[in-house]
Amino acid sequence: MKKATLKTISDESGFSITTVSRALAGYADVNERTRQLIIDIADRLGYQPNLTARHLRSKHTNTLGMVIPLTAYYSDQFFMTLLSGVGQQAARFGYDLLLSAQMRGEEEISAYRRMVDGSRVDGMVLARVRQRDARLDYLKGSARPYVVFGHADEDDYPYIDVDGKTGIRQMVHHFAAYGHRRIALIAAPDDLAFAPLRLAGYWAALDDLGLPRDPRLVVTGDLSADSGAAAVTQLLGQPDPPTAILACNDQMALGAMAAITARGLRVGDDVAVAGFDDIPAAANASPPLTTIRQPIFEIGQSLAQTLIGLIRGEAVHDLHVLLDPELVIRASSGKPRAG
Amino acid sequence: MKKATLKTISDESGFSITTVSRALAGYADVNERTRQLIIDIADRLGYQPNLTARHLRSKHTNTLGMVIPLTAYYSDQFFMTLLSGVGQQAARFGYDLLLSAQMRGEEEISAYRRMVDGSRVDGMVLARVRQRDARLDYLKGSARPYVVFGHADEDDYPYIDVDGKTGIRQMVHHFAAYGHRRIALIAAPDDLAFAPLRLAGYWAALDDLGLPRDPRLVVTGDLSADSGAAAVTQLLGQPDPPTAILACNDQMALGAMAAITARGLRVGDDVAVAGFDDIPAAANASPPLTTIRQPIFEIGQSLAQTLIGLIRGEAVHDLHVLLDPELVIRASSGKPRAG
DNA sequence: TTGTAGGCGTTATCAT
DNA sequence: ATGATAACGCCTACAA
Repeated sequence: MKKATLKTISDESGFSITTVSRALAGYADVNERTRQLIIDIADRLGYQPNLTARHLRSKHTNTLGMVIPLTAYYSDQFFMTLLSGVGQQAARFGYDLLLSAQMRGEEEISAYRRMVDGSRVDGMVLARVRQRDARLDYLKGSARPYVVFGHADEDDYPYIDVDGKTGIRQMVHHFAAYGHRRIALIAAPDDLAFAPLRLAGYWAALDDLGLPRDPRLVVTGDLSADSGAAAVTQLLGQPDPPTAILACNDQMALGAMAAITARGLRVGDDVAVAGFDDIPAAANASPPLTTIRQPIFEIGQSLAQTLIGLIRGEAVHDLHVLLDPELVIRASSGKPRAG
Repeated sequence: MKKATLKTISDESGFSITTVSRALAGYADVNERTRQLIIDIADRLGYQPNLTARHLRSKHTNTLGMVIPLTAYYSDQFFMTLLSGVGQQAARFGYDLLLSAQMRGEEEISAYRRMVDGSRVDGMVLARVRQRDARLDYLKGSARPYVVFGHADEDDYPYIDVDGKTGIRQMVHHFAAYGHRRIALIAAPDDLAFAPLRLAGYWAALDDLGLPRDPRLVVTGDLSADSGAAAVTQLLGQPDPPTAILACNDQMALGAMAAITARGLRVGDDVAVAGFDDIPAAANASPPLTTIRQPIFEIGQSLAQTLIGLIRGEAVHDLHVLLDPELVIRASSGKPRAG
């Protein structure tokens, strides 16, 4: 049995395709008996509209698009959590999610082009925005709505972000309050939009505290756990090593903790550690990881909701949301130190 | 500037839509000068084919579909990890992923219908198959290829699964080898396909060992951490409580560990615990969780690869893959006991 | 080598 | 209340 279309029902019922279409769509100008007849036939045939055809005609797809890094896998709970939030809220509004995993570069942009110019989605979610971001330039030039997780100082596209500068600044103060004076930063790659903001928060805190700006205490990682471990090797290998290490994301912090433990030192005791994000693994780490919380799941929900508002042409306020950071103090940052 | 279509390029170049289409598609029967001209114009206009139209015409979408539980969020690393594997491998073959988060029931089936009968995807991935699974019945009746994570004993659809019966059986033997004789099972909901298999493994192990089948040692949970904790309350509240608890998934095992700790007992010492899955959180738990590993990410990759093979009509062997279970012994199952 | 014509399945416009 | 017709953008016989 072939798939039923409007034509099948039209033939079966004797009514025109037009009438069948309108009966099924619930238009008022259809005789009730006619409608019932048509609905019965449709049910009997298991009719399901061809959504591709509908999308072609109607110009919208009830689908949100997202391109995620080809490397963002179970190692990267950040993206998975975000995805969950976006997908959950999208579903609530009747939207599906079209995902494409791509490596950074040419392929990535063409994935955007396929989704947007290819008319496969009604809007895009862009996460982990970069400085001078080609994806963003593309989206700005397109007519489709989009929302962004992250921002740079002067940006004016629709975004949600956590105030990372303030967050880092507060965490450095937390370390200082515990008696630390040699506080290191494992920074994020320069090209990420949040990298300079978080670095600025670090410098600002040192200034607040009257601590010297020591460039040897700043090591840049690539957000992976391995790079966090490598940073620890470098930091603790130098004379006058730091007693506290603040990583710009939790993955690196967890890697740092592992490296510290491997050196025979105790996290929270010999060296204090903190991260940024509060991914699920942070609370489960041992010792549990002190971190700056980003409500990633909720941000995902918010992004989806805002995006759908934009798609529907509703008046969306709060196009620029900057959330206050929330410090989550756990055991990895230790206890106040003597002296 | 409106979006460029074949017609735009046709008007611009003076050639017919047909010729433009063929030039861009790389057909041989197009004059090279003509092709160059057309390609230049297409580039200049930033032409991107409307994929919706192409899909309508060509009947395939280069997209895999997956419906995930609306509740499967960051709390459920199982689905996120699986999704990662599927998405990563799909991308490698040029496929995207269409996701729909749905609650179980009517909505769930209609999400399948929209994807499959609605011609939005070329094939489906079904995870966590159930007994007498309506989704599976639907897929069997459809003409689309699909692959399944999980199986029941007599099933003959394309699947990949880990041999849970053997896995549970071996883990019970592991507990017994450590000196336990009161070994409890936190079972999975009956309607999941793997539930009776794992339960059978438990009974089989008891028989192997000459231990009595005590129904009070089997409590059924709903796969959530909370239900694992509740099971512990019930198990440890009875006279002659178990000294070892085996949960049918890691989430429940982690919940069980938390409940044991909350009672003032030490996991691995007073009560041994093990789980099933080896989700990322298992290794990070404290103490680290002994478990039966499912290579979820790799299974996701395999599922995608098999599915794409089926879609392309290639001869796919190994349509029924049953992986050997791998016991991952960590600290939560404790040490051999005296006596 | 290029063009004409038809159709994929749907929805919208305009008559009747 | 119903139907004929066109159009969305693309692909592909078939003709020229």
